[in-house]
Amino acid sequence: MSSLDPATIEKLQTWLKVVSDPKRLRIINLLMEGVQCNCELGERLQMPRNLISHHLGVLRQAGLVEVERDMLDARWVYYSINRAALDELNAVFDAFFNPDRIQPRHPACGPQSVQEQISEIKFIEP
Amino acid sequence: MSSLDPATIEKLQTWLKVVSDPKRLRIINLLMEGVQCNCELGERLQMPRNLISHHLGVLRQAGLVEVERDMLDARWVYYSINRAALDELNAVFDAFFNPDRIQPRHPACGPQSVQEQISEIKFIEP
DNA sequence: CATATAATTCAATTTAAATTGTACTATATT
DNA sequence: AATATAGTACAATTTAAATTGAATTATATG
Repeated sequence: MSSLDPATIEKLQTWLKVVSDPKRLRIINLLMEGVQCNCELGERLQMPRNLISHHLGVLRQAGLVEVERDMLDARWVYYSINRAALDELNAVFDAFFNPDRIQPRHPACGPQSVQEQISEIKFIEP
Repeated sequence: MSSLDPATIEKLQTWLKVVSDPKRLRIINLLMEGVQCNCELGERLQMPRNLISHHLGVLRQAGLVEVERDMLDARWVYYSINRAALDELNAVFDAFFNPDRIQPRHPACGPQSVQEQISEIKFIEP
């Protein structure tokens, strides 16, 4: 299909904004590798826990990551990728950036849109 | 594959930053529909030509859109999606957010990582 | 109960980018 | 040659978000 639902575009826009931050992209990259505890994220990314917590909050609010507390010691928190959200992100992204959506040119303004008429006139005029 | 090339991640990060801006996403959306003349973009998006020009410049610098001048009147400029860049964007995005990359959990810190030993000790202790 | 730890929250600051307004360039038209 | 037009470039402003530092919560441990 050529046209896209405005709601879909808005959803994509929200997710892209969340995901486009360099630090968050690196966090996601680590979570994809299965790393989950907050402390290891901070160590591997060389970031204060503050900041990790902030970015994880943004990712969580967007529904991209899930949270789980340690059963033995509730002080520890583990993060993981939300598989369903990931699937939806992929679906929306693919739908929007699908190359098949590209339509042939049809400029609605400028001389090109009336090129034929101009050519005809040129033959008639001196 | 589970791991990703750092250069690939950086490339994705750059593109995501370019594409995550709401206005630019809407511009891309129109360009996908084949609209190309600058003036129509400005009209349909209710944006000053200034700003359209700025965002198109960002998109162009990222290689995502191409520029073409009118043959009959060189004042007019037409923009279009760069198909090759679009394909690459899709490839990089799909590689990064591929759900198959998600690994099973293996927290490297916290009590969970030593849960078995704790259980053993519990049986020994009074 | 007092202390330590993992994480979060809040306020203040810094940083980056979008937006706006104006001036400029290039081309075309009369 | 003078004027109009499409688009761009630049400087100033505004806006949004990341970052930082300090304070707070909740749980665990001695």
